[in-house]
Amino acid sequence: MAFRYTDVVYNKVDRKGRVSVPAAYRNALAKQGLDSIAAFPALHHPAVQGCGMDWLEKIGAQYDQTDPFSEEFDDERIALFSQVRELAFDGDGRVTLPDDLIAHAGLSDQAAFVGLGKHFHIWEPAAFKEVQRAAKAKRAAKASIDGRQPDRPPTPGGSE
Amino acid sequence: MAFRYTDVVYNKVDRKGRVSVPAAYRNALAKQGLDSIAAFPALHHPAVQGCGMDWLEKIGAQYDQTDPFSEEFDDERIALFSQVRELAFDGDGRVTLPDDLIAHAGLSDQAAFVGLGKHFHIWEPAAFKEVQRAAKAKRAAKASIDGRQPDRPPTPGGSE
DNA sequence: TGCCATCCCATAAAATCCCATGCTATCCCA
DNA sequence: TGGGATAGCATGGGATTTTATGGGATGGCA
Repeated sequence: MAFRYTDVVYNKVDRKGRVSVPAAYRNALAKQGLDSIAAFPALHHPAVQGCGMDWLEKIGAQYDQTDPFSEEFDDERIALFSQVRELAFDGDGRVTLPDDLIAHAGLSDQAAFVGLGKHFHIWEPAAFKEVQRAAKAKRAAKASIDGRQPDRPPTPGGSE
Repeated sequence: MAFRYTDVVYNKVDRKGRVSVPAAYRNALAKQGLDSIAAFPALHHPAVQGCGMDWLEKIGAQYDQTDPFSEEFDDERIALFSQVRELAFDGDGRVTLPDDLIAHAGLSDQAAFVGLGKHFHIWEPAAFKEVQRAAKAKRAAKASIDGRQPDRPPTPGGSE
């Protein structure tokens, strides 16, 4: 499946808690017949994680491939799926963020939509800029250590 | 897969920030059903790096093979994807360069498309000529040391 | 009947489409 | 092989459509 989400887009959170989902994301979702996003707290970051329901289904399927009755995966599954909200677009492509997600991400009046390939994050802009800065630095350092071509992202399977 | 991008082509950046993508590049992309380029700041150069989305997907595939919630790849994912823009061709084969990419490459009214095999760079012409000069000199020097024919490229195999 | 969520409309700004133009490279035919 | 016809390409600028965003109306539910 192709990547759907890249780039960073800053949108306004209005006083009703509404945000426009970037048109590029909406269009990508619409192509698959989806008119909502799935949103839940990001595991390792103060951010909202978002995706299409299809992506969550894939994750669920991965859990099933391992022992579907194991306690360990039950916990993960419960932790994840119990926190997922389906946020439907209004007629103008906006969603209303629930209070607890706003709190988890520390959002006030701006939201940064951060594309991460097949899912995306919603960050408080200042907080995101900081992690992005750190992430870039780390990647640059790593690239120069392992001798990778510096301006070339890490190649996955060696050559094609 | 064959090389898709070679040569250097100088095109105009108009006042709307549009540039014609060289027809040769567009045709190569069209053969794979692509009608856009993926663009992001080159890590170690003041240039825009471009490629087809397919090339990027291979990189993302590496992340997805592991636990989608693993912390290990979060930084790489953020550093890479948050900077990638998908720039779609307009009806005439042009793309509009975002302001921050224009700034990163120091572009004004001309852009040099530099083919690098499976990806390409977009440089400010004068800046490119300078690094090209330096790169040629370096290669010539190296060739004279190890006795290689100066105009024969180093044997491939290490990198793609 | 008051509150909350949803729907709907208005507007400004920005991105996109569309057409016209000149130039260059290619083709074709004598 | 010359030279005009043709098609493809790069470029400019205006017209049109999408977006993002604010605010009011509407309807369900407690």
